[in-house]
Parts: sequence; structure tokens; C-alpha cells
Amino acid sequence: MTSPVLVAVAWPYASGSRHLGHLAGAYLPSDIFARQQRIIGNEVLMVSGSDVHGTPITVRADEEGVAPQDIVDRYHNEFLSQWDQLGISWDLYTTTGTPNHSHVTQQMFLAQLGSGHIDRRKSEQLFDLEVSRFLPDRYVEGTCPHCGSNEARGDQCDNCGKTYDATELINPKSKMSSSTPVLRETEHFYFRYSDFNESLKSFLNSKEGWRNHVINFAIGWLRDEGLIDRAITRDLDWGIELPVEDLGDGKRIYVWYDAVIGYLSASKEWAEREGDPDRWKHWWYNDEARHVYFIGKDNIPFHALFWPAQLMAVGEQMDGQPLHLPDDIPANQYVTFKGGKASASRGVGMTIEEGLEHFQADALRYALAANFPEQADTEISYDEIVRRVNEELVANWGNLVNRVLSMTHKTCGGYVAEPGEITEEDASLLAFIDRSLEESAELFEAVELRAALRKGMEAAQEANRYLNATEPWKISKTDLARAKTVLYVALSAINGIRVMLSPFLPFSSEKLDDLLGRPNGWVRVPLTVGLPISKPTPLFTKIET
RNA sequence: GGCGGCGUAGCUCAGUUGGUUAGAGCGCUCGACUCAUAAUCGGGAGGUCGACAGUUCAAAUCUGUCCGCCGCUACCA
Repeated sequence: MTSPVLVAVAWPYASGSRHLGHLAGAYLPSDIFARQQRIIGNEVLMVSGSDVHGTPITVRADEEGVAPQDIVDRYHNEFLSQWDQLGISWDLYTTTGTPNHSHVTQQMFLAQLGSGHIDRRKSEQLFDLEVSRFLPDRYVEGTCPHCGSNEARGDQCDNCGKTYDATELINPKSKMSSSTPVLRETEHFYFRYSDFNESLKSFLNSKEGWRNHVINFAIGWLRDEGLIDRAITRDLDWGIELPVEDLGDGKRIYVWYDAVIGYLSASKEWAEREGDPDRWKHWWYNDEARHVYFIGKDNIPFHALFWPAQLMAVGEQMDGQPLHLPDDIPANQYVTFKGGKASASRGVGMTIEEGLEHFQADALRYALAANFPEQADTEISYDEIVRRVNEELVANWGNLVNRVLSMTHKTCGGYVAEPGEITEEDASLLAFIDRSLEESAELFEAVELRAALRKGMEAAQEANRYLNATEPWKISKTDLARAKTVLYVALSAINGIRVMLSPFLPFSSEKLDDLLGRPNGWVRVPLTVGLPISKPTPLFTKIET
């Protein structure tokens, strides 16, 4: 029984390097989930890409005196290289800068405009005369109208925490030029999010099994005054062009309206590249499909509220069918770093690049997965990663593989021996492994990846116990046949455990695939008698501190 | 300020709808073993579950207040 699963992953913003928090929050859990779903036979489509629009990129480009595209290219390439090093198994990793993405965005815009969920409104915004640019709130600072602090941002005062309209700020200054901004009228398209308050409420209420913090946060946002309509265009020249001329030049669709559309546009791009242009419909016009969005908690409003509203607003106007809404949004909380050597610069954390400098990809994946912030913010540090790798991954799993392969190599003459009679003890271990596989699969369904990883490690521990109890190194001297059977059983256990761990540890798992053969589904496949086992090299190396 | 979350063994975290002596991994300690990357296996010590008050036959779990930390507060996405 296979079913289509869309693994939708937050789009990294191409304005700077991403850190381990982003990796643990979205990219790694999505990859682990996707790999497991593929093994159990589901039709996985895993898409994401670099988010290339938005004000921070243009500001950064100005600061460096380069084009926005240069910034985008730099970080997009950095991301691509890191995904490769980390083994993130995208079906497509694209960008929001493609003609396809523009086209799909414009299509959706037109559909929503046609159905009356987008309208035009005029407003007054602060404008920087020196750089000739309208200023987003965060680029204005001045004196707080409430507490008098001089370090208030345009929309909120960090000192007293109050929010207000940027036009209320006393002595506003542009952060781009330090000049005093002026008010200027501008006209924009607004998305009528408020049209969907009721629909979103029933959408959210129909969801079961969502993580508490996700559903609480989304419903809480709706409960008070509900969603308010938001401008989805800006006075910019960096962004997707409008498909209508109404507002004149210099207006673009703004990033947070178009970025989420990437899930759909990337699905279409993938289908196009596959040579089967309608294939995306298998995921988007299919009630049987399951759409799982992997994001950090800061992204919850966009994925639990804005994006579903945008999808609902399209209705059946694009192909006569409604687009599939999110089924689960297992947003992770934050990975936190405190002091220590976590950051080279300011102690704020470790970038993905730094993580890869210090650790093997599988080691980093293991340590982060063991600490995924699935329920609450989770503290991590360099020392914690080292501890996870040395004391758990290497000592328990790496060592198990190594000791069994070494003994098999030595005791059984370099190949997998024919087992003798299987005792109750042997059968009991294998039953434990098989049960762990089943339990692990259930945890994957619930996207409880940390617990699923623990299942695999518990299984490895059980195999270590079995070896200590059966002592094959000892009985090989008195009963070689029995020793060979024990090693056969132990290696069989490993053959099951590696399946459970493979979504987490793709690189070392591939080494085992080469040795033991490719696994076939989420099960322990019987070992092939006669398989050559040479002197093993360790799967992982300890980290020297 | 408002909303949400968190505060459980030295460390990182689990604790389902309130119910027997509060759990795991790691660390520590004692012991076993020696095939294995000084790895493994067994035993043990270690917590008044942030504080106080309340509801209940019974609370880490529900209610209230307080303390501490964090996030969000809609133009960062």
C-alpha cells in the first residue's frame, strides 16, 4: 500500500549562512522522515529551495555594492554544497527566482484577484528620500512614543515592548541612510486573510495529532481579532512582477506571499523535469495524499494560517479542483546555544559550515537528531555533540558493528557461516529487533523522530547484551558451530538495526549496504550465507577533544 | 503590556486521559568481561518534579498567585 507524501520543507532565506538550529529545525528532520517514507514504499516528493526575495537581501546587496542576485547566488551555492555534504535527499531543491515560480505565483494571484480575495488599498508609508526607498518598519528607528527609549524600532520598542504604527515614532530615522523619512502615499494589493477566519478555524479544529505548540499557537492567533488583511506587494524592484498593470511601475509581489507558493511551484518544476508535466497533480489534487510541512516554530503562522488561506482562496479556479491543504505541520522549536565555543564570532551558535568542519555528516546528523527540539527548545553545544557521538553513536552502534564483523571475519573464516540450531535466546533477540522496527515505524508516522532514533539505539544495546550473554569469543574455542550461529544471529540483528538507523545515518548505512546488500523495505532481511566479510574498518571515528 | 511555551537526577531530555516505591541516555561509583574504536554487560548512589497556596481518597500531572528563562506580538521571513 503506497501513498503520495509531500515532504514540504521551509525555504532557507538566501540572505546569509544558515546555522545548526535551522538544520535541526527543518532540513534534517524532513530528510530523515522522507528517507523513512521512501523505504516503507510511499511515493515521496520532497521539495524546497532558496527564498531569494525580500528586503534584507536588497539591503545586504546595497551594503556590499553588489546586485541582489550576487547575494542570492553566493548563499544558494553554499546551501547546495551543504545539502550535498549532509546527504539531504531532495527530489528538487530550487529557488523562488525561477520563471516557473514567477508564473505559478502570478497564476495564483490572478485566481485570487478574480475571486475577490485580493483588493487594492492606499496607505501612507515612511519613505527615505536619500535612498529613494519605502522603509519596512524594521529599517526605521527613533524614540518610543510610550517610554521614550531612543532605540525603538519602527514597529515595536525593544525597551518597553509596546507595538505601534511606524508613523507614531518620534524623530524617526532611516537605518539605511540616517536621514529623516517622510510620509508618502502608496497603493498596494492586499490579500484578504480576514475572509478566511472561519474556514481556518474549522480547518484547524479538524486536525488531530498536531503538536501542542503548533495548534495552540495557530488557534491563539485566530482567537483574538482573527487574521488581518495584509499588503502582498511592495515598492521594490526586487521581486516577482505583478501580472496586472493597475499599480504602475515599481511594484512587486512581496516575499512572504510568494515564498510559500514555492511548495506548489517546485512540485510543478519537478514534474516538468521528470518529463511528466502533470505528475504534480498526484500530490496536489489527491485526497489520498499526505502533505507534511517541516518548519521552525517561527514559521507557524505562515504555514498553519497564511498558506492554507492562500490555497483556499484559489478554490477550484486553477484546474477545477481544490489544492490539497496541509495535513501536518510538525514544527520544531529552537535549538539554543549558551556561551561556550558554539560560535566563533558572538557565541550565538554554530553555522552549518562550522558543524561540517568539526564533524562527519552522519555524526552531526546523529547528534542533532538525538536532540531535535520536538517538544521544547533544546540546549545544544559542541560538547554535547561530541558526547552524543562518542558515548552513544560510536560506543553503542559503531562498536557493535565493529565487534561483530571482526569476530565474524576471524571466527567464521571471512564469510557469513551457515547457522546451526536457533535457540530461544537467539530467537528472542531477533524478535526484539523486529518489534523495534515496528515500533520505530509507528514513531515515524507520528513524526517523533527522536524517539524513533532511540528505538534503534535500544535495539543496538540489546544486541550488545546478547553478545555479552552468549560470549561467542569464548565458545568459539569449545563449540565452533555454536559460536558461528551466535555470530550469524548477531549479524542478523545488525541487518535489522541498520534499516532502523538508515534514515538518520545515510552515509554509514550505505557502507553497510555495500557489505550486507540493500535492504528491502522496513524489515530485517535474512542474511545471505556465504557473504564475504573482510576485516572491518570502523563506521565512525571518535572525536578527539 | 498581551499571547504562548518552558522550569523534572551533575548534563541533555521523556513523563499518555491525575493513581502502586518519578523514568531514559550520558556522567559518577562498584563489579564482570576482554571479541570490539579503554568499547560492552550487570549492580549502585543521585531528584522535597521552580516557589507557595488550593481542589482531590490521590498531583510532576488540574486551579490560582509568585519567581526565573525564552519565543511571538502581524513590514524578518
